[in-house]
Amino acid sequence: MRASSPERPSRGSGVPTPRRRRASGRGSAEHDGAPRGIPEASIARLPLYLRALVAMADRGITSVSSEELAGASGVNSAKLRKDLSHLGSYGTRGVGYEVDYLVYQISRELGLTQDWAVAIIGIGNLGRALANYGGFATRGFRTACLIDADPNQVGQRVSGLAVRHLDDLEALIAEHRVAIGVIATPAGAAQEVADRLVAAGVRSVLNFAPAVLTVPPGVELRKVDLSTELQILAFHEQRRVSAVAFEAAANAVVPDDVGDVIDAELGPVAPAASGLRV
Amino acid sequence: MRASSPERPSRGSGVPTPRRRRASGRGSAEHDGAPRGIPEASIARLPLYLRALVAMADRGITSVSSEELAGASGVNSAKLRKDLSHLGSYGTRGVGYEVDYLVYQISRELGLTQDWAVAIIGIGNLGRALANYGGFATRGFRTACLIDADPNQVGQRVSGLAVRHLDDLEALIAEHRVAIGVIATPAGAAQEVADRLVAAGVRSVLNFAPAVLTVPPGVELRKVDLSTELQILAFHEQRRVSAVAFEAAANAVVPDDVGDVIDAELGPVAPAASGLRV
DNA sequence: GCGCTTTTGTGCGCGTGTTCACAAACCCGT
DNA sequence: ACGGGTTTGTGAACACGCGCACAAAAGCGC
Ligand SMILES: NC(=O)c1ccc[n+]([C@@H]2O[C@H](COP(=O)([O-])OP(=O)(O)OC[C@H]3O[C@@H](n4cnc5c(N)ncnc54)[C@H](O)[C@@H]3O)[C@@H](O)[C@H]2O)c1
Ligand SMILES: NC(=O)c1ccc[n+]([C@@H]2O[C@H](COP(=O)([O-])OP(=O)(O)OC[C@H]3O[C@@H](n4cnc5c(N)ncnc54)[C@H](O)[C@@H]3O)[C@@H](O)[C@H]2O)c1
Repeated sequence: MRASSPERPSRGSGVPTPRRRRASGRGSAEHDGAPRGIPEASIARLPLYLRALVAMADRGITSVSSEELAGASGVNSAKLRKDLSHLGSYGTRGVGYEVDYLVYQISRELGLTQDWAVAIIGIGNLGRALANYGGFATRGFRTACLIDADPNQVGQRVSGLAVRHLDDLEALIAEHRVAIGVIATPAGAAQEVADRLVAAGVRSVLNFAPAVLTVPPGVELRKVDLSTELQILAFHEQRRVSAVAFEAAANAVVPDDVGDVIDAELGPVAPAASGLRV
Repeated sequence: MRASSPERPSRGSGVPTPRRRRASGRGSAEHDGAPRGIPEASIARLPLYLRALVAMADRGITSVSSEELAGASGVNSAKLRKDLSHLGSYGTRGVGYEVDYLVYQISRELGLTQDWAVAIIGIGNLGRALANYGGFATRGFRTACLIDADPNQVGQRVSGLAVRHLDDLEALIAEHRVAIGVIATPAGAAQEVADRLVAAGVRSVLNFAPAVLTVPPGVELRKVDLSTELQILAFHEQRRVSAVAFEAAANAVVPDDVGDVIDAELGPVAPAASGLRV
């Protein structure tokens, strides 16, 4: 692959020479001819590495091996090395990686050497928590505006920023050059808000509402779904209980309803509710 | 595989007749701890289907095809069918799926026919939002206790529930039979809280703190990482900009429109900040 | 009963991601 | 200069999940 690469910027002289990745052959009939190449799965882990590296830098650590960094990030070291190799050949064999240098390279790859303006739409429980959260600002994101549809919310100050009305959405997006829209409205309003954001030029959306949104191609949509996370945990919890119950039932004569056996275990608070809610 | 299966419960007479699935009873001698192997990826989508199905049921829809349900869930219909096939053969060829019946089956599989007690640890911005959120209770989860280390927080009522002190964690877990622990403390405290939860018997943990946690095998750990989500979006945003810039550079002859496009497009607020933060 | 239509359930090829394991590269002491 | 010790970068095998495409079932009209 890159074995034939001429040579990498020798780090001795300090300033790194950003190298553009070549559009890996593969005549895939994919969308945009972007300088493709770095796997989505790897990208999703870069923030993890970055966080661990920054923590190390704070502790005064200047050099780190893939094994150490992998441990701190909770991943396999081979995976870590392969992930980093997608950015370039930034390590030193027999030594490891220089922390500062790697922090810079990952930051650059993730686009964190710039500030991105973020708009939060829906300033309720969750939107307010997000607005008050200091962790974003320190990581390259600037909460540029807060938007809500409720006239009672409009004008209130949250974390030093005034809540603006939904009517001004388009103007605010343009004014602040908002790049990322965060949707924290009720599910029913989410699609409409997304549509307006996209129409206003936003091409990155993070959705917290429990709704399936559709956006045109070219717009990046990610979602955070808390209910789903809990439900996945519930599945494993139940499976664990059933496994025990199953074993127990193997001895007894199973009548018709296995369910009764299950809730004998320490699991749920309420005895197997008859009516299903959800 | 099971094509030659002798016969499955024929629900020919139209009526749902909720039928319990075979407890892996058939002659097969596969007896491991886990009764069955339903792929993790499928499980993660079940809540999505469930949500769509419930919405349909509310609208009075009683029957749905895989194509329709897949559309409403934003997934490929073949994938949907394969996912559902892991639960059993609950559809009717040529017709589709009965909404109520499917809601029941998925709920059962996810363990949502029971209530699970949830503890939230760290009642700050985020923990408070979670505690105030009504969406959990309606989906089989009951916020059983709120725990914080700050004496000033202790005793306050949030959403009708008094905040308790961290010292009582073990007692509260036992008392309420907490099955799921939600960590919303600062990152520095997360591992310690997780350790105490696990020691107290909790085997499902949802972590919001930006920290890599380790839990013993057998404990299910999931995380929600908002900063990471934003950083992934930032990556795509940046890639998009570079792609345009790249193209512009290639066609250096016509810089006119392209250059404007870049500027006009929502770029970073600050022109490539010199200092990297993160 | 029979053929026609519809839709499920799934076999199969494919691409993506993960992990192992090892040669190449580098540092350092002698 | 050189050899020994260490760690990277990556080829290759493996595992997994996705989606196409199709035969098998079910319903329906006649
Ligand atoms: N609070 C949580 O912990 C939590 C957890 C999981 C999911 N969610 C989801 O996040 C979203 C927000 O939750 P929340 O608890 O903050 O709800 P909330 O009701 O407290 O806040 C919603 C806010 O959105 C505003 N709003 C309504 N329609 C709007 C529109 N069209 N445009 C702009 N603003 C609008 C409302 O005025 C309100 O201020 C919901 O979809 C919820 O399901 C929240
Ligand atoms: N607020 C957000 O929108 C947001 C977004 C992303 C991530 N997070 C993460 O979620 C976590 C909570 O965020 P927040 O904004 O609510 O912070 P916060 O500072 O408002 O709240 C933290 C709470 O945890 C309590 N606490 C501290 N140590 C504790 C301990 N050992 N045991 C129990 N409670 C303890 C504090 O008293 C405080 O009430 C943080 O790790 C943060 O990084 C928050």
